[in-house]
Amino acid sequence: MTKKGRQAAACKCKSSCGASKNTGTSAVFQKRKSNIIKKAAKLFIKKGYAQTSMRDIAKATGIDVGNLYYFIKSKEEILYLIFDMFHKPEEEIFERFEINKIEDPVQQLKTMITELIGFGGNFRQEILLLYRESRVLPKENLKCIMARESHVISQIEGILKEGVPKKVFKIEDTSFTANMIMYELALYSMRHWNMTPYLKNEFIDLLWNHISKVVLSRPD
Amino acid sequence: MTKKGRQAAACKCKSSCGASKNTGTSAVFQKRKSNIIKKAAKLFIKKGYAQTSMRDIAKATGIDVGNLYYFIKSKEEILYLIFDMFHKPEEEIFERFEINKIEDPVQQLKTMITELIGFGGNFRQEILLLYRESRVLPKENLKCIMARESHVISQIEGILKEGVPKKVFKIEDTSFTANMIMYELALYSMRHWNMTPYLKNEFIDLLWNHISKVVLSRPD
DNA sequence: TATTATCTACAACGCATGTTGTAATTTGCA
DNA sequence: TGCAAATTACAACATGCGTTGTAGATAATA
Repeated sequence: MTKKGRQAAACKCKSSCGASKNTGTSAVFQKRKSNIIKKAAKLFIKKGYAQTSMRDIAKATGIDVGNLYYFIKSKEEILYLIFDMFHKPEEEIFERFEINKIEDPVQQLKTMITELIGFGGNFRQEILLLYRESRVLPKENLKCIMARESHVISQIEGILKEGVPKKVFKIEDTSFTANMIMYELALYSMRHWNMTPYLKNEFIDLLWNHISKVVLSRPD
Repeated sequence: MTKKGRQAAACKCKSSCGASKNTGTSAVFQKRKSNIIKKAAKLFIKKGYAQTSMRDIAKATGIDVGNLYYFIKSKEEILYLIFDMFHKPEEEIFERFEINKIEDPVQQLKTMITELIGFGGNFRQEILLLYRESRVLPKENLKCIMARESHVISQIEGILKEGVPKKVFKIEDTSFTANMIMYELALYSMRHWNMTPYLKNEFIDLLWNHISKVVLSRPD
């Protein structure tokens, strides 16, 4: 990219569109924009971010190269918006499923994990993309993403911490374990070539079996 | 890169040098070459593969851009050689520590894990690089790397399988568990920003504690 | 010292890249 | 219909890229 300072969408902002005067509220505009994001995601996943050119994206969307900039600010921004698309809803799983209203910490954890995998399974490749390419984002956006990740981890740790005094969990280091669980959740994405024998539900069972051995005070 | 077919080092080959007539056996030649690899590794880790130019590598090594090609065949080859540097020794840990000569499967597993982490800890960033950038390698080299990975996993699974009939391990799906263990070993690299509170030995303890809960038939 | 093999300096090639500017066209609305 | 806003078409820019070729310098060998 030509040096002109980092200009991808800021952390919480809804990514003000690229058009000069366009309010970005038009339905077609949004549709076209999200199409760019989806098509670009496919390409980035398949070929890698650096190996995908704006001209590739233009071809895939049918939008002229130059006009892409009518909808987005930069190539970098596209990447950020891809992450935003699935990473933001992931953060809200805890609230959406009202997990804090479940009284049993074991059920809390199981629900959380099931939903996280269920959700993550729909964005397997995008998660991989996040791991692979997030480094190219400007620091600010990177921070934003890591903050979201940390937020989910702390939610998991919260569940664990609740279960320890209740004697349903037995965990020495809740922070480490929460991190590990979050990390294990990505196994299905990260090592998919070795996970092909398993269907998603099988994987959830295996993973829950795995995790419950680690955290439950009385396994089985 | 200019299209001219994939030309990085083949799977097992010792990467025939770039020089036309040079046998590549000269000590200085090898020294210079491995310096290129090391310096390039640093740059790739810091800036990413695509964001690092041959001119950057030239600057870092003090070798003229054009003359880099006297030592290596292509930019791609450098990446492959970086992976080769640490990935090959990792594969040989099982033999080097004569793990199959240990009779107790629990000690086998513990030794294997300890050594893998101990080794991996020295190449934390390189492992990250492997996860991030291996996709840019030609398929053949990629296969080679995944084969090595699978080899280690199957060694772990071998240990697990030995322990199950001896009733020291209790594992439903040894393949899944072996995969998971291999994956967990990379936690320290992959999520280092969350692992900073832990020293390497602390991490080994935590991880062994974690894994033993999963695999041992009688934890504690 | 003469000759060959190893290494270096330097310039250049050809191409693909992200991005911009602008004029024309279409659309939405009064 | 007429005007303004939204959208498109097209060409161009500037630059950085991986790689090559070659002529000269140095080191090793005899």
